Amino acid sequence: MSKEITITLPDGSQKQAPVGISGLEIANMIGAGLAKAAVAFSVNGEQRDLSDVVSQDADISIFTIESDEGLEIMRHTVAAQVLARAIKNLYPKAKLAIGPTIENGFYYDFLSDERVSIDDLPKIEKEMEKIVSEKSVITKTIHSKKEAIKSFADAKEDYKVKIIEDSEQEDNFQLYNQGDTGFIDLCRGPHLPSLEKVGAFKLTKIAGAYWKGDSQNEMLSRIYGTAWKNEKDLKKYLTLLEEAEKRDHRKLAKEMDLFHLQEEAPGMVFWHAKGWSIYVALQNYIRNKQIANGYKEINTPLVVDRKLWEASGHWDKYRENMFITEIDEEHANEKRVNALKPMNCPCHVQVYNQGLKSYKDLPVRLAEFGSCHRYEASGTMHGLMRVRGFTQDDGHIFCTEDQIESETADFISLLSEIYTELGFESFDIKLSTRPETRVGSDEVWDKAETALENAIKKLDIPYTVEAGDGAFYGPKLDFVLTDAIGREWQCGTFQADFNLPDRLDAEYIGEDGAKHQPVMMHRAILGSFERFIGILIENYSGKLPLWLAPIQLSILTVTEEANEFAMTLKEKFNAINLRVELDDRNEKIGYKIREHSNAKVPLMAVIGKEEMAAGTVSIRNLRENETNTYSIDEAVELLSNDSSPPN
RNA sequence: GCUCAUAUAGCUCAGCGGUAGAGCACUUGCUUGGUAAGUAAGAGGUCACCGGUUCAAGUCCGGUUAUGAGCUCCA
Repeated sequence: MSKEITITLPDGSQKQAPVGISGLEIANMIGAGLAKAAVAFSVNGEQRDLSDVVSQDADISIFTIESDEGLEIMRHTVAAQVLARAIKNLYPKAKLAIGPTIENGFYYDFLSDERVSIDDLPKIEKEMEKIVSEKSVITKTIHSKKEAIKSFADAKEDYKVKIIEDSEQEDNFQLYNQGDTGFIDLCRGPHLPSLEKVGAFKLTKIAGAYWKGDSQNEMLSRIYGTAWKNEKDLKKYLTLLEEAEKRDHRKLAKEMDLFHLQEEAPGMVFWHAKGWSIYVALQNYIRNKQIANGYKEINTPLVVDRKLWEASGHWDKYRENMFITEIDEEHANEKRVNALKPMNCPCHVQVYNQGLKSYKDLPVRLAEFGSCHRYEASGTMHGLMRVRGFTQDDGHIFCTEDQIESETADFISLLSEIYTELGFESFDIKLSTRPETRVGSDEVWDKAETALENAIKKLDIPYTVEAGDGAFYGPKLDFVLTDAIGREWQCGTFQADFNLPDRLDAEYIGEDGAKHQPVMMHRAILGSFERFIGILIENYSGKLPLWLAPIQLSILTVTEEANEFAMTLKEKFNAINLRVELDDRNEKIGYKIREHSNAKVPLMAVIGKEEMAAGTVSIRNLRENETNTYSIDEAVELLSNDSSPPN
């Protein structure tokens, strides 16, 4: 029997160690500095507490707070040991639920009779600091299910008891103790060996959350926090949050006079002239791209009889999200129930179904800027990002199963081109495959999933597979883009549909002279214009590229004497379809520059006696804050090139 | 839809039982000023809506609607 084991470190080096060596002892073997900095370790990829022992040959990594793993462990300890105990200290009757880590931080859910509000966070934070300053050592004990349940039942921690009862595990329940404070917590671990290693943290918000995430269950209080290895990182993160707040499209849109929302039409946008100008520019850009890529643009009714929605299946499956309208019997021969379309697909099938289609006609690519209405739950609305009335850059491709692969490839390359031209450098693809309940034969699913996957592989784009996440009617691709501050937005989609062509009797005549059913591909690149414009505003902090900016150039006069010259310039720029505004108010030039800068006008032409005398234009660029002087002809030439959409 | 919070001038906000306030914006003077706020005066409000308590309600209480942060949802 060997008394030694071999441990392999991440760099491949190996060390001999006695059986039963602890994580901390291994760290010490490597170096005293590491042992001091260590917060946890992993055995064959599984995270463990430093006090845990190793009794077999294993791959070992030691984590410090510098690593992502170490940071996450620290956040976990702040939640489960520090925040949880602070809650119990301040609200002894509170019942603790769960306290996991999330991106950049953690939260803790608990039930409390006493109301806890945002104003209580400083108090809780102070209690947390007190707990941390005690520098308690964290130890754990292992218990059977029965013992664990008894411990938490004694502590009146109902949720912990439920968690243990619902667990399939019979023993090895880990209870963490904090020094001799008497505080215990159930946890998978690992935790910091001591609260001494806690970094800088801050509680950020408080909100309600359902127990186990089920809206049937009771609502718990949830406190969110963030934690970092030191004050500097914490500060950096808080600054980033402030930056994100400054980019909020709702705030910028008010400053830029783009749109508003009001009570009488919740979730529906009142576009102002400047916002609509962005919308129109974006729509024309997409329109041209689609026509150049073989799509035919169509337009279908907003209000459609329930019969079509019954046929398509929406009346059954989607009704609670639909706006229903009735025609008064006084005004019609019969009472008719209609719905505002929540999707364009059934209408597109109607267009497809007009006239007999041959296999030679396929693929048929129909596109529509389809205005849709969906009754979203009241709490889900958010500026332009989540609305009840919106317009999709929708399209449906009717094709044969054999054409799915090439249509997928064409679609991805179009989408990629458009995202790049709109200023987004990268996007991810998610492939969602067959769910348990579905329509269509397994052979058809095999074929479609393979076709989608092959297309991505051939284009050599990385993707992830979300097994079982597809819609019941077919597999799909989702496209997630990353914005300037690293946030991800799911926008584009490409979905196969074996269901709707069947329900709505779409068919074509094949080479064999018989009727066949086409596959329908639903696709969108922006998703919704409303939401995408919101994303663009936030991505650019309102400083949109010249071709999208509502006002592209403001002409600012320095003195009244230059007004006439400025007016002739405005006419010259108008003639090349530039969106120009003349500011000849009786104000100082610094004042005008400030105002137009705040309105995010990308270019400003400052016109005074000098320009008048020389017949030149001085153009100041908002993004770079730089000024260049051009002759009038140069300026006209330059701007007529720079202001057109990418192609 | 659920929990909590919020709703006062065009905007951002203060006022929290005793007949409405600031800054910016707006209007009108003065100022003609060269690259991010010149100056003075003036005008501007059913204090979201409905009900209750009170001698008296932006102010306290209840309800409604909308908005915000989360949760749930987003075939």
